[in-house]
Amino acid sequence: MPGHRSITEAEKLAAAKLGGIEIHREQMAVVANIYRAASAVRQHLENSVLRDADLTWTSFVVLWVVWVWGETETRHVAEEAGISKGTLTGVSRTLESRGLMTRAGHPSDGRLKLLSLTDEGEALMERLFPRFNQEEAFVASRLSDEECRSIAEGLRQVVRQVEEEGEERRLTLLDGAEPARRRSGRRAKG
Amino acid sequence: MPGHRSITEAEKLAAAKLGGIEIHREQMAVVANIYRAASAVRQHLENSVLRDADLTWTSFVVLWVVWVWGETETRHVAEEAGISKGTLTGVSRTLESRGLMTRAGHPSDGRLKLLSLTDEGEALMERLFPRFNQEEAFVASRLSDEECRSIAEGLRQVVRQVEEEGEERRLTLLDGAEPARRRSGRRAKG
DNA sequence: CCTTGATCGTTCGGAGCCAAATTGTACGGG
DNA sequence: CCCGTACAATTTGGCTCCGAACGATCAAGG
Repeated sequence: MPGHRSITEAEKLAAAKLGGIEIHREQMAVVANIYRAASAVRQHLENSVLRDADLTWTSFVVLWVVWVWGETETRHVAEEAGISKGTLTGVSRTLESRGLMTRAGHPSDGRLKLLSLTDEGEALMERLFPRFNQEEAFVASRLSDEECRSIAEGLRQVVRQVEEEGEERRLTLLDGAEPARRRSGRRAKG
Repeated sequence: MPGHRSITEAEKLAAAKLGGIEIHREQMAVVANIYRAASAVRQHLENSVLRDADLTWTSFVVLWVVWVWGETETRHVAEEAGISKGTLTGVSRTLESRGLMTRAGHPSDGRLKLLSLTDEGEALMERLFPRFNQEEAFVASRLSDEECRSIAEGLRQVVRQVEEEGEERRLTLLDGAEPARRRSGRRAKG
């Protein structure tokens, strides 16, 4: 693989570049590798089992959440799947049009919608999940069960930290200033 | 937080749902948490330091790579940043239009382009990186330095596994069959 | 020269994605 | 019954992203 640069080499270069700056090296490395690993895993799974089921990572995750939780309100599915409500509207509509999912109104609260799998969706997941899990095992095959457990637990700590203290932290950083507008997004009419 | 469902609760439900199926639980958990952590970290950083610099995660990573490596051919930047060549074309053009980056032709090979930072780009990174790193420390603040090191090392194993054996694995899975077409993407003309 | 094949970066179609604006429903107090 | 507030999903605008197709360039071998 000519011209290929390994991770650790990049990290060494970074350290050199940052010679004069005080940094949190371990924390930098863990964040960089979390993201790198996530991309690698997603790419492998999208290009293997998900590809021939014609599913994206996101649509698979949505199916998985509904499969595991059973009939669920959309806001919970969005949170559990880690996507915004707006994204879920589009994804779930696509899955509905493919006959894998139904979107029913809540019997007593007209604002809510309930997602559940069709029989076809259930069958797909029963067929697909074992293959998906097989590839999860493949990507993690250089780790022992014990290492998987401790890494997973460490990553949960990261998630909890952001979920429980992230918002407050962001407010502190702003320190009363106006939050900068996002470049994209809907504008006020008129 | 009414209606909120914790990670571990979801994992228990999953285990129940999958009672009859033989699965690799630890590997499933580690993959799920890698992705979850990556999303959480990205979201926190995009909504704090990157937001007021008006940068996305990807454009920051591209700037970072070129900052650390110095003048670099685009294909290497794409690989290092973990994005496709096509995406890099758009991102680097945006960064160029904002005066943060230059894209020069290679002196002896007309096919190549070389990316480097402008003075303004350098200045931005010198100002931005410490703040970025501060937030990396924030998200990892529930982990000790030692835990960060061992988690980062574990994640590198995942990345290496996919990089070194992923392609062969995907070919094995296909077992001679035609690779399924992607739903999106450019079609042959005519 | 002139192929032929490999390898760049770029283009482009289709999907994903967020956050703000909007629409629709629920429910409490006049 | 009619407000006003709260909260649900949806719409919308602008961008990101991938990967296949493409055009340009290079290098090797007639």
